[in-house]
Amino acid sequence: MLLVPAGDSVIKVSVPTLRDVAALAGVHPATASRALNPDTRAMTSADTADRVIRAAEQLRYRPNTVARSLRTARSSSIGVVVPDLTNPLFPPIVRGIEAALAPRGYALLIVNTDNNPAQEEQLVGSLRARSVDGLILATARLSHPLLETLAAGDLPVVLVNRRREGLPLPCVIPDDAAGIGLAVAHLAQLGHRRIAHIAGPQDTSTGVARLRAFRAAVQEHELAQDKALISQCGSWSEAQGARALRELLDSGMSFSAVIAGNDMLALGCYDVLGERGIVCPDDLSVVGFNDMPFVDKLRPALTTVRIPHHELGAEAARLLLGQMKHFQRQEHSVLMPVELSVRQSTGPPPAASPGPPPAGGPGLAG
Amino acid sequence: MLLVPAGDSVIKVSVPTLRDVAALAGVHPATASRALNPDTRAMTSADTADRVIRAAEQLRYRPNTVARSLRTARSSSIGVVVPDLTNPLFPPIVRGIEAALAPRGYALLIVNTDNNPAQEEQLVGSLRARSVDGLILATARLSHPLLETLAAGDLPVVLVNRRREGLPLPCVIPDDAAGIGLAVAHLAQLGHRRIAHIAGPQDTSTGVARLRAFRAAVQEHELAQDKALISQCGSWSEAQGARALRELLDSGMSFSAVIAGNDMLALGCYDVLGERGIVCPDDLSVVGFNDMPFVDKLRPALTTVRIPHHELGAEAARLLLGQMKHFQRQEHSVLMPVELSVRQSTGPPPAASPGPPPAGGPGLAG
DNA sequence: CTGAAAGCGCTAACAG
DNA sequence: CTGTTAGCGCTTTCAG
Repeated sequence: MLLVPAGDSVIKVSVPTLRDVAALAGVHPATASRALNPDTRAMTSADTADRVIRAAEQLRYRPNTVARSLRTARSSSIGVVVPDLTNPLFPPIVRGIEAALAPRGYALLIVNTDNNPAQEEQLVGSLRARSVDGLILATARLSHPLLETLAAGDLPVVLVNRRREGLPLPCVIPDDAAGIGLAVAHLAQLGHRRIAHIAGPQDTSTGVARLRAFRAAVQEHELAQDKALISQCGSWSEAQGARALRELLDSGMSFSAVIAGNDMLALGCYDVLGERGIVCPDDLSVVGFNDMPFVDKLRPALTTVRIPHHELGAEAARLLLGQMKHFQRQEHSVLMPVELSVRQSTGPPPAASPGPPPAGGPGLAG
Repeated sequence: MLLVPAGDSVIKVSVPTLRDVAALAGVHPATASRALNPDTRAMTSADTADRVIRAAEQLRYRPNTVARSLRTARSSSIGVVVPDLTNPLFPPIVRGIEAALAPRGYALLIVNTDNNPAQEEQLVGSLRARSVDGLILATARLSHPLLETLAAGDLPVVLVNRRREGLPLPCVIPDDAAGIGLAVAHLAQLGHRRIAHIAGPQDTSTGVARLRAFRAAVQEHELAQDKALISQCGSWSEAQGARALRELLDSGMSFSAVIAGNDMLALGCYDVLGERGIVCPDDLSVVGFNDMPFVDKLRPALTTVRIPHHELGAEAARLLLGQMKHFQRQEHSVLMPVELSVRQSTGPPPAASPGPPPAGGPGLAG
């Protein structure tokens, strides 16, 4: 700490260090360190601890976390890897992570990969170089070299909203099967017999799980099982959702409802409805997945599977804390409960008659 | 770097350090450091540099940023302070910041204040303890003790989406006056004579600037100037926007259009439209500000003032870089251009006659 | 152009 | 309970 004269007093120019605190308290820096750290305070006498703490306050001492990190090889920071923060699904998850970690003194280094594997490698590398104490990944794919590297290393890692079997990586995911089950049951109960599914990328666990659940639920409810009622998307994007619905419509298949793999895909469906003058839910019911913020503001408000975004993040953070504490890692999925948010985008199918609507689209001419 | 035997070869257990690279290249660590750092590479012979770089690659050496930070007193990380990442306005701004800083090796520590000053103080404290090289604040208020503290310190700081006069803090803000001017002009041209304004918090620069601009524009266009057509909000929240519109409607004032201080307030207006069966834009036109992601998906799609979110963040980051480079700071506002995104929430006023619509609401009975 | 030496601020062994 | 000592991994003087 550098002091310079200013008039008849002195002002400090640089930030006070532990040495300064120790000097003021009349103890050795090591003792000051012990007194200031709650975990080691018991090693000092109450009197000493008191003097040191008072000195620290007087100097407005703030421990230099960088120095501490270098010494302890722990940085009290966590890397959070998401595809894109502007996708409204992720901010609530991030806030859940923050809520669980900030009280314990961790800071979040957030990076966006834009689903670019090369960029992801690079970003994760930069996070490791900053010696983050752990990593929360929302970008896991089923075939993902990086995950294998991470699984082989000893940095604590938790996956959120994605699982990856066969590797010792814990994950926190929504109950995809239950969610799709609820969606299909809801539509079946409304009278829908021919339901289409716009499936998400099959290199993501959610894409696969939801498609599989869709097939199972359709069978269970004895609804139309037709391969042509399923359209797959290459990414979880609005554009892909739109493309998929267009293809379904153009294929001439008849269906009165569509379950999109997630809300972004459902948003794409909405675009097509507008384009083609299809009225939702009168002509076509639409269901999404995730209950992203603001889908309740759409018109018609989107019926979707609600997942506990915040809790997903918080639980992932808790798993990470456990992992950092116990140095053990294992494949372990936490399934978060979901529910169906029924809104205006679903209603009875257009034709009250039990027969299928005419071909050429969802009950529409042409 | 620790090596342990594994069969007839060895595997490395710990991460390689500069010493290891130097040893492999047969030079002193200091030389290796110089060779690896582009800025000091010229101090080494091409041959040495080559050998060192090759050794680093071979060992997959990654410099330890923490050690570097301790030595250089720069952390290559930047603190980003936002009210709430789940407000869709902020993710694009954050991505703009990231886009400008990540290529230069900076990582982002993002914190959410929830508009809680105490929490904000604490979080900024924790960022400083992590010796961030600079701070980008999206939370500035007009009366804000923290800003004065920061302005007095020597940590580079830039404000984004908010300005604060009287302190040497550069800021990047949208052209609020121009935006409101465009909105009023658009409505005036559609034939509106009585326009209401739902003003944002008057302790924020944007709240003040937009209200002032509204008054000026209304006068310029010779529209109804009535204090009772202005309702103020305590926060930029949907709930406050709804409350404000309800009060305007209940006051019995007549108006055919409302300009909300931002899109969150406009969203609150939409809630009230639903509640009261008011048809937008037939009964009431609504304009927002910010063009938050997804407001184009509302029905009716929201007419709003588009601000360049990404550029706002990127420009703030650039100003910060300049500040970090030149150690100089000054009050300096960068005004970002805006434009009006005309969508379906605005249309001609309900009464084609030039006279004001009947009292009791925006052209509605009761 | 390269090596030696020092030290950023902190904590953890080890003595006493 | 407290002081001494050492060193985390890097960069930057200062010599040579």
